[in-house]
Amino acid sequence: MKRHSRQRDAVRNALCSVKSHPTATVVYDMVRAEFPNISLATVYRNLAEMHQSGDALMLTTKSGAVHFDADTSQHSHHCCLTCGGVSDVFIELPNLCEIANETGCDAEYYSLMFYGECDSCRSKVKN
Amino acid sequence: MKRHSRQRDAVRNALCSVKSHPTATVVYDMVRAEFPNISLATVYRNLAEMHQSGDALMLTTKSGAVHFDADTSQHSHHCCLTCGGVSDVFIELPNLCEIANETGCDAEYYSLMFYGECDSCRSKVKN
DNA sequence: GTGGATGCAAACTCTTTGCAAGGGA
DNA sequence: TCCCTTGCAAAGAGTTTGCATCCAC
Repeated sequence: MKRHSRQRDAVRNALCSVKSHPTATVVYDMVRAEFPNISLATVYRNLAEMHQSGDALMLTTKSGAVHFDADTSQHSHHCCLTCGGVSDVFIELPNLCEIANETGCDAEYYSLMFYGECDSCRSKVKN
Repeated sequence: MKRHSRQRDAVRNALCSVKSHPTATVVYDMVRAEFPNISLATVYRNLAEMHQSGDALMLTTKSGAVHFDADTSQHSHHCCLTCGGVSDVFIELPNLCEIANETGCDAEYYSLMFYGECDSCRSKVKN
């Protein structure tokens, strides 16, 4: 039976409160503001639990960094080639799974990551 | 100046000779047939080099396993939810980067991974 | 002969696990 | 009280690095 814990709430709230896509250690730093003694293992445990229960996405970028996202609706992501930051991309796309399934490829869902420069890095380059 | 080495050739050939998408340790095992003393570090070094020079893709699946692909043309992949195997998906898709760019998102290229069951695992389930 | 590439082992990063102590219900 | 959750530390997996040796040029 699952019990309530303040640490678990803090991890969930930390992830849900941001639109950025923090890594485990970033979530750790966020939660430590409230729970200075929280263990990194606890953060990993709760993030893994959220992922397994379907409450969080795990996004692995080209560099191998693992980012978490509390928005589990089907949407795409963008990874900045300069700063490595991950952001949401909400664009209208055809039903990619359907296209794949029509060709005999079993696709239940997909992960789509665009690579390029984020707005922030693009404007810095111009300066 | 870059020099020639038989080990490097062996790593490149191993990756280019298969349509599967081996992980570093699988490439290591392949190359060891020819070079029993080759070091895993050498395999990693040469795979990283191929990736940096644009001669190989690095594909990270949901589970975090890193697979290599010598086919660097823009195409999609499929990862089996049962066995974890990665395979190519050559389907006609709209120009996703163009769609993203039109919305102001800078996309130079993308990585698209479908998740579902591979043919092999699907037929096993039926038995 | 020179210096890039290798093999080995150690280091390193990220993540998971074992276990005793803590704390919700 | 019960036993799930935590914190700590140690283990583990995957990958990288330092360095002496090797070998292509």
